[in-house]
Amino acid sequence: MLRMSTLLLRTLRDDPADAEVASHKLLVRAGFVRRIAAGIYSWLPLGYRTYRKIENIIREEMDAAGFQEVHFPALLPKDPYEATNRWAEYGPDLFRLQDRKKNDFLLGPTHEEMFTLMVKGEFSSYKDLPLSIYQIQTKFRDEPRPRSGIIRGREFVMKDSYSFDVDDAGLEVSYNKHRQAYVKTFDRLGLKYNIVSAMSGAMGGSKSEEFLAPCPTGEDTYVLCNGCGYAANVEAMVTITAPYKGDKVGAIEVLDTPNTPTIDSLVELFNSKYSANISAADTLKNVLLMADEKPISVLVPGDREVDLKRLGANISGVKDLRLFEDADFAKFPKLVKGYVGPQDAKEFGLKLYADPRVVEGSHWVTGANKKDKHAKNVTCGRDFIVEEYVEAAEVKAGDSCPKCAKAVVIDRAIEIGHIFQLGRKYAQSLGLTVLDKEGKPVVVTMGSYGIGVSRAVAAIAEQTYDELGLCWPSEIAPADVHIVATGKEDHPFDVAEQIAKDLEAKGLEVLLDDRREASAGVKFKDAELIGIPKIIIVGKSLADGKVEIRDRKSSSKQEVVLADVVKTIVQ
RNA sequence: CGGGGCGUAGCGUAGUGGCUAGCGCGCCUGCUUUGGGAGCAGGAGACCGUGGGUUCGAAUCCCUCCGCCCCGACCA
Repeated sequence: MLRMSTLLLRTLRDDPADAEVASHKLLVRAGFVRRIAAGIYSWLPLGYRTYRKIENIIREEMDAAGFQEVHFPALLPKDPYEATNRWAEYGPDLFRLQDRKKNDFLLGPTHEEMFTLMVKGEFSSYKDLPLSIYQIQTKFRDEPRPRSGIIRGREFVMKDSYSFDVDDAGLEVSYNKHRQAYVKTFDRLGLKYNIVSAMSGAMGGSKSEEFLAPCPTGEDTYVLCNGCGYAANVEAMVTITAPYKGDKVGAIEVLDTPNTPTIDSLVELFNSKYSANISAADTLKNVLLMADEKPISVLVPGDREVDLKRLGANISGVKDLRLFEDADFAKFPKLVKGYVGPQDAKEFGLKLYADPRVVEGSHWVTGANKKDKHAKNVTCGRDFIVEEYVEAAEVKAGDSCPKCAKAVVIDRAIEIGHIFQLGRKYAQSLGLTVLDKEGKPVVVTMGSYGIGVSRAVAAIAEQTYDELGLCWPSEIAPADVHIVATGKEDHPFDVAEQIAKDLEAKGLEVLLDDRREASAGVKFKDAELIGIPKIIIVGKSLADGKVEIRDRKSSSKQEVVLADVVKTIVQ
């Protein structure tokens, strides 16, 4: 039994100054966590109970799916991470340290290497597969910017699983098993979530889905179709287009358009000076970028920005992508800033990419590659040739769903799980093979599956809190029942004590507020802040042989005679 | 790494060159109170982030470093 009189707990009346999001404020105020350094938190007794319940639910569901739990060190030698080149690739995000002999070590940011090597060390036959193993482990990432309390920390707990299969069909099966297990897990955790396709498949065809818990303070943006349920990370959102059906237009006309370096100024001048009736969507924006230090141009309709994240995720064969700077314009004097058009891309040595909306036959108002001049009737396929189509334009609410063409909405969410088909990358570089039926070695194919355990605490808090405080779903609350004894006589305290014992005998966990000095008001506030789903108040109505039972979430109250308390709670 | 903000008691904060650094919450003692963050009285608790400088005098002005928060870049 937890007793408020002895619990290591001090609730705070004021929000901590360094907290911004609700889960952070409330978890600190309710005495669940304390900050130790940026992105590094301690768990106090109440918080740790909730944390462990989440961990246990995840563990139960993994075990139920037939996955085996293992445990690796958090402190790891450099070697395996050199073999996969991540010692170098991970960069400053990796916490590195040395032992007394000056050997390099790291604090594991993720454990693909360890899992792969463990399987390599034990198994060597196709008969041993499929295999799925997991661990619940503290991970370390020296994030450039930890934020939002425990939603994004530098030390955090993750459940990570890996599947090992002989072939792609097997990987598909393992992937789907994990997907199912995740659905069960998040349902039990009481989270609302969407399963969202995370990558379009442009990148090596590896399948990947994210489990996103919608919440306004989330840092991920995704699109959702309320018509058919399609959901995708903005990076993976696919643009649907129709073939151009408009009129054919005449040859390019170059027009004087002084002082129109922006789309807005261009549209305004165009319509007034040339009595046209165009909108930003009729203009073509030529966004110049450096892709691995080679100049490229990305064409998007003038009413949209280029979304660098989308472009980066969808452009193939490019590692480093950045917008043109003045120094770059200096290197390419033929490119007139603000008046670039795709007509002369070849001559300029620009690789021409375009958003799918720039369809064959469509014509545009765009730069004439001369200062203060724009061109109209610039037609795709005639006046310029798109070398490669790429998803580059920002996604807007109201864009068409690629499945059913209805308007999509854009929402924010916390990423609580991520599953994907890793393929053979790690098995290859670490030499994980098994012998097939013919006795030939085949490289194993892997899947990788993560759940943010500590993050889930915050995500659930975010989705369930109200103006009074935290409000936990019953499976993960720090206790099942919070009993508050009020008054100055011994009697209510004795009764509360007895109810607590009776409930415990039924297998329920109880937090008993047995503080004699605290006023009733303080105890009520604390109970609401802490957010245990059932609150029993022993006091006033004891005169009628009754106690009050409150539901934290609905705020509903009922008076129950003592003899019925346990029965009422248990049902 | 770029931009912005902040560091004063466990928490929230006041204090823009001048006495012993102030207040609220929390904490301790006593009395009163006990169904909505109680009242009175008394108390403990601060190297004012660090180091240097200016000055008769620095929490306050200047420089350095460190830490923290927000926006962006970044994020299996």
